[in-house]
Amino acid sequence: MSVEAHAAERRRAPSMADVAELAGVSHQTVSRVLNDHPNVRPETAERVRDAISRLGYRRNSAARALVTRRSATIGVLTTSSALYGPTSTVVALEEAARERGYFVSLASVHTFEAERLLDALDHFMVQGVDGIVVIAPQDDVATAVEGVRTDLPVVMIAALDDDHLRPGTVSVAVDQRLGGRLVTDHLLDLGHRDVLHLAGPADWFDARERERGWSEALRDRGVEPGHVVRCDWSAQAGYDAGQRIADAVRAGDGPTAVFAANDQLALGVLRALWERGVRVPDDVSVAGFDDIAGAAFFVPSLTTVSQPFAAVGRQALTALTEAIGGAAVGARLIEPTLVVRASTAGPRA
Amino acid sequence: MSVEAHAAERRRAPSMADVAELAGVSHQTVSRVLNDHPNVRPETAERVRDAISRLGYRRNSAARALVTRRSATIGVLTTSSALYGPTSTVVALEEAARERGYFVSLASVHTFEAERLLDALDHFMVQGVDGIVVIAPQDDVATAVEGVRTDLPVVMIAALDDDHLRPGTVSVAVDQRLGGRLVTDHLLDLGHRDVLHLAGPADWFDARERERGWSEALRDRGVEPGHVVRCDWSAQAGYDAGQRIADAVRAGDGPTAVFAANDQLALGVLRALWERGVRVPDDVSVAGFDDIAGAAFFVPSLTTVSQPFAAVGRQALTALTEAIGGAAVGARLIEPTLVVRASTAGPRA
DNA sequence: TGCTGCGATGTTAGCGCTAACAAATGCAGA
DNA sequence: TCTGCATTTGTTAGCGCTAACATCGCAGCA
Repeated sequence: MSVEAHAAERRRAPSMADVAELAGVSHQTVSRVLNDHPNVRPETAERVRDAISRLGYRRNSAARALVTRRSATIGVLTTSSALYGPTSTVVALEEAARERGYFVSLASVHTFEAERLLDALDHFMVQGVDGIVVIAPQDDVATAVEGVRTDLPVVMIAALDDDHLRPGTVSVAVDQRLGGRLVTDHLLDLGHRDVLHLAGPADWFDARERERGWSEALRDRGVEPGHVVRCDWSAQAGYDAGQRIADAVRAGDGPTAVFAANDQLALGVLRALWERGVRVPDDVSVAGFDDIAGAAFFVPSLTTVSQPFAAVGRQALTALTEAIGGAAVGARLIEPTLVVRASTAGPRA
Repeated sequence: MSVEAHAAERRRAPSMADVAELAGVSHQTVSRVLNDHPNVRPETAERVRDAISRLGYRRNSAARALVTRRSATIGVLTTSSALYGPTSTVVALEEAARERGYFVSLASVHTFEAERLLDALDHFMVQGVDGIVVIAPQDDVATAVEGVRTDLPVVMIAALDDDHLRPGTVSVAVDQRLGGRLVTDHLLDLGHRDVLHLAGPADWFDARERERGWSEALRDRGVEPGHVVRCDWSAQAGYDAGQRIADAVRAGDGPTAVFAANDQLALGVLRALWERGVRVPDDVSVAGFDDIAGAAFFVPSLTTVSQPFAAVGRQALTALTEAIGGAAVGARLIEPTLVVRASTAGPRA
C-alpha cells in the first residue's frame, strides 16, 4: 500500500464494517446494537460496543438519513433581529430539541417578504428536515407559511388569533392576552381607571393579543378602553409617545397609568417622563411586557410580564414530534406571570 | 399497481432518475446540470431544468452528503443565555453562512463544563458538519475546545489573548481592547484622571481585553490605573458596585468616571447613583460597552461601544471556509466604534 | 430420533447521489 | 475519405447505512 493510500486509509472515518470486523460480527449486528434491537446477545453487544469505542466510531448520519428518510433535524425559522422574545425562544427550542435527539437547523429572515420566507423554508426542505418550527410573530409570516405547500409538519410559535387558527395549524404560544390582562388587572386593582395602552405593531400577533387582554380586562370592570397609541417595538417609539403623555399629564388630562406593549417601549416612556419631570409612579404608573434583562434596574424598576420561554420550547418540540409521528395536535397556550416592581402604584388621590 | 403502492409512489419525493426520465436524459446529466458542469449542451440543460421545476424536484442532501463527504453544514456552538453579544453573533453567522450556501446547525450549552461542551461538539460530529464556529467567550470554553481532538476546522469567536493564541487556532473577534481604549481615551480627553473600571468576570476574554484597553490607555497618558472592581455581567452587580461608588463620591474620594465592562453593569451603576442622588455626568461620568437596545434611553443616555456583529459573522465564515478549503488563516480583529451620548462629560472643576 | 419454533446472526438489496470511466457524436485537418 | 480529438452523454460502481429475508443452532416435544 502506498504512503498516500495508507494516509487516506487512516484519515477515513471508521465505518460500521470496520467495527464489525474488529468485533467479529456482521455490520448488521453492529447496526442492531446501535439501534437497540432486542435480539442481540448481551456479550455480543458488549463486544460491539467495545469495538466502537476502541475505533472511535460514529455513525454516519447522512447514510442513515438516506435510508431511513429521516434526518433527525428540525428547522427553526426566526427573525434576524436581536429582539428578546424570538431570541429566547430559539435557545429554548434548541435545548428541547437536543434533549430529544434532534439537531436544530437555523434560518433567519430580515424582512418578512414572502419570497425571503420561501427561500428559508426551501433551505430547510433541501436539507431534508423532519419538521419546522416557525417563530411567526407577524401576520404575513403566518400567512406566507400557511401558503407554502409542504408535507412537513410545521409548528408555529405565535399567539394566533381566530383569523389564523385554521384547522391543521399547530401553534404554541405564551398567552399574551392573559399577560395583557394581568398587567391591566394589576393597574385596575391599584385603582386606575384611565389606563393608556402603547400597542405594538398591528400586524404582530403578540401586539394584538396584549392589546386585547388590556381592553377585555378594562371592559370586565366596566371601564371603556380609550384609543391605543400604535408604536413599533422600539424605545424611540416609547419615547415619542412618552413626550405626549408627559404633556397631557402635566396639563392634567393624561392617563394615570400606561401599559406599554414591551419593555423597550416602557423604557422610552420612562425616559420621556423623566425628562419632563413627570414622576413615576407618583404621577403616572408605567408597566411593560417581557421582563428583559435590566428591567429591574430601570428608574424606577419596571413592573412587567415574564414569559416562560423554556416551557414554550418544550411544548413546541412535543407538538412537533407528535406531528411528525402523525398525531393530531391543537393550539397550546402557556401562562406568563406578572412581575410587580416599583413603576406602578395607586393613582394620586 | 395497487392503490397503496400508487399512493406511496405519489408521496415519494421525485428523484434524479424521475427528472432524467422526464427530460429524456440520464440521471448523470441531471447531476451535471445541477452542479454546473461545463460540458452540457444549453438546450439539454434547459430541458433538465424544465423537468426539475415541473416535478418540483429537490436534490436529496443526505445522498449528496453521503457521496461527497461534505454536508454543507456548519455547527455553531453558543451559550444558552440571552446575552447580547452571543445572540447577535449567532444571527450574523447564520446570515453569512446562508449567503455561502451553508446550513447552520445550532447547539447551545448552559454551563461551560467540559463535558457539556464535548456533548455539543459530539453532536456536531455525529451530524457530520464540515466545520464548527464556537462562540467562546471564556477560558474554559476555549481550553475545552482546544483539547478536543478533531479533524474539523474550528473557528473561535473570541478575543483570544496571547495565552490562548496558539498556532493553529483560528480566531475572529471584535477588538475589545481597542473598545476599552476608545472609552478610556474619551474619558481622558474629557479631563478625567480617576477612571474606575467595573470589569467583567476574569475568565472571560472580552472582560480581560476591555480591562487591558482601559489600563493601557491610562498608562499611555501617564496615569496609573487603580484597581478594578470585579463583577459578573449583570445589572445587579453594577448596582452593588454603584452603591459603593456613590458613597465614595459623596464622601469626596470617589472616581470622576466609571467605565463599566458592559451596558448591563452600567445600567445598574446608573440606578445606584440615581438612588443616592449622585448626578451623572455632573458628579461622575459613566460609560458602558455593547450599545444594547435602549442604551440611548437610559437616564442619562449611555456612552458606550458598538460592536460590528455582521462583520464578525462574515469574517468568521470566510475564515471557516478557508480552513475547510485547507488554507491557513490567522486571527482577525474587527474594530468597534465609540458612541458618545450624555452619560459622560468633563469632571467638575 | 426427527421435527418445530424461535432467538441470534448473516446476507442481500437498495436508499439517491457523484466520480470515474466508457461510448457516441461532431468536426477539423490530412 | 478517414483519423484524431474535443465535446457531450451514458454506464457503472460505490458512499454507509437499514430493512427484509435467509440461515443457523439449539431447546422442547412427540
